[in-house]
Amino acid sequence: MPGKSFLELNSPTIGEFNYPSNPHGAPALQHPDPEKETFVPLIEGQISMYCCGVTVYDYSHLGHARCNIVWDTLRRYLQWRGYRVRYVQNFTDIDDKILNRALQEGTTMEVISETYIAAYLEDMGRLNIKEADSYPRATHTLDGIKQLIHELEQKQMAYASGGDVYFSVRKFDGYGKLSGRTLDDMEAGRSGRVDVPATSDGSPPEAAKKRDPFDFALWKAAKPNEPFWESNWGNGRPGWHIECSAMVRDEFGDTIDIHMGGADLQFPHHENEIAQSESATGKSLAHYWLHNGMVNVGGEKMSKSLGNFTTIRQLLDEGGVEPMVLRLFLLQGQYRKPIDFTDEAIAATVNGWVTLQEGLRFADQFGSQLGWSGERDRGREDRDALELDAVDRFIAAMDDDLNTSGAIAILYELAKELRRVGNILTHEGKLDADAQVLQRQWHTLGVLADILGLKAEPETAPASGLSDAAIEALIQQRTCAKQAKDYAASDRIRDELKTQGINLIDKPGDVTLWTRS
RNA sequence: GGCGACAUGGCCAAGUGGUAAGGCAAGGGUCUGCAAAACCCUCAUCCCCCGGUUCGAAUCCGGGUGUCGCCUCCA
Repeated sequence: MPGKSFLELNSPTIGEFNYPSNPHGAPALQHPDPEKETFVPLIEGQISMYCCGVTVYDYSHLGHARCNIVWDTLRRYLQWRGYRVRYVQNFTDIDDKILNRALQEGTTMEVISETYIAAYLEDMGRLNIKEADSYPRATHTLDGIKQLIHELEQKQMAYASGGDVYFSVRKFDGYGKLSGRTLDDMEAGRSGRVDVPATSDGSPPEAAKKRDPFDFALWKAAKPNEPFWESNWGNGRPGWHIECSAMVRDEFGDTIDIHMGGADLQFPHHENEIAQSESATGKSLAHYWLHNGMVNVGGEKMSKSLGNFTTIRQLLDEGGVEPMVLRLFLLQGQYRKPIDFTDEAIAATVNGWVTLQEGLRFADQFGSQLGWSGERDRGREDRDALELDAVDRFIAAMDDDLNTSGAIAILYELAKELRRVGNILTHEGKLDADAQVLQRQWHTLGVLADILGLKAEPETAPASGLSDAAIEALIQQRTCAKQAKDYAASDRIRDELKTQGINLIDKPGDVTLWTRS
């Protein structure tokens, strides 16, 4: 059991994750029918997580945002459950697309990748995604990559051919076990998008160097004027799949607990990782494989190649969408299912976030009035500070294959109650609830929201330049106008204040309350 | 062609054998000079279709239909 955490007291078991696990030859893999399986870490109390990251040649889009938000949330949750988590995510900084972009812009691959790594970290930071414990890069992993390829060659699982090195897919028995396919069932290139373009430099096309169409490149010979690394096979650069195998090994060893990535990586990327790593080590690469569903636009996958993507910064900067709205939107669906990105859905989420945010800010607004400070420094393990019923239901939802949608429903319950009480306080000036219970609800809301990475910024300073005294004076004028039944004048004052973000609330007896929105 | 996933109200989305959470939107009401805010209430006899199992199914089984993903690169 994971260390000392209050959750241990509540719930002796942890999560169920819906995907096939991957111990070598485990029955679950012969029947890839996803069955939920109780999560058990390799080492008690510790969890190793590796997430396939991005190729850094452009700004990240909403699909990347989803992947990062979902796995960041899983990480936060497991940490909160008391596990020590080590989280690693790679940057692919060797790739044709980076190379092309460098060529286009008359610069180097390093400049391009540095630029977009910085942009990536900035974007993800805005979405409140915790930084990984390590961000290995392909260009920093060459030794490990070459070593792995060498071992595969020695084990006769790989062969050199025309300066390239390929993995012999058919020699690996379990190939296809993760995605539930067999080589014989698949027709290579069936998608109809695989052409074998003639190479410009007259070198043989890749297909001609492969012994089997399913074989994939571990090492690619450098073309003229391309950056390269020296190797036993000649100057070249690593293929894509091999970097992850090498990085996992460097960072963690042979086997990790959880390997994550987008559903589009399941085949062939993850399948290839398994083939490489398990051929080399003879051990299972990862015990759990988790794949997040795609972000769709009009029912189609958002992707670079379809050109239907929105970058994170476009949405946040040009679209004026708050980062937490995007986060909430992407967590509203279960992580495995596709989620449709529409203006309407974002608009609905904006309203939803207002509600949650009001709840999270409750203490700023009413805490002192109720005699409790807004500080949230009571320990998270302090059961007395939490609304245990809500916490239990939250845990039950999250344990069930990360049901964030169900978990968010609990946040709404808490936030709506706080908002209701807050509004009554504002409008009626009285309290119809127990102050201590409210404090507990607010504290709980904050703790649970934090697990989902949802964070309310403190309310910004009022936009209005009007001083309280000036506002009071205008209200006084308005009251006089009302008493004189000069409603045109009174409404003018109301409208004017409204444009300054001041809302007036009329009460019986010519009393007018005001709030800054 | 193969493999995989999904189909719940206007939109989003839980629920996986015991009689449909939640959010958004909408409608009605209270209040009000008006308006806004606020508060209260309502909103799927039904879960893509057809069979079957069961005392009982959105939930299990069989068969359809539709949508999407993967079989280049992709989160």
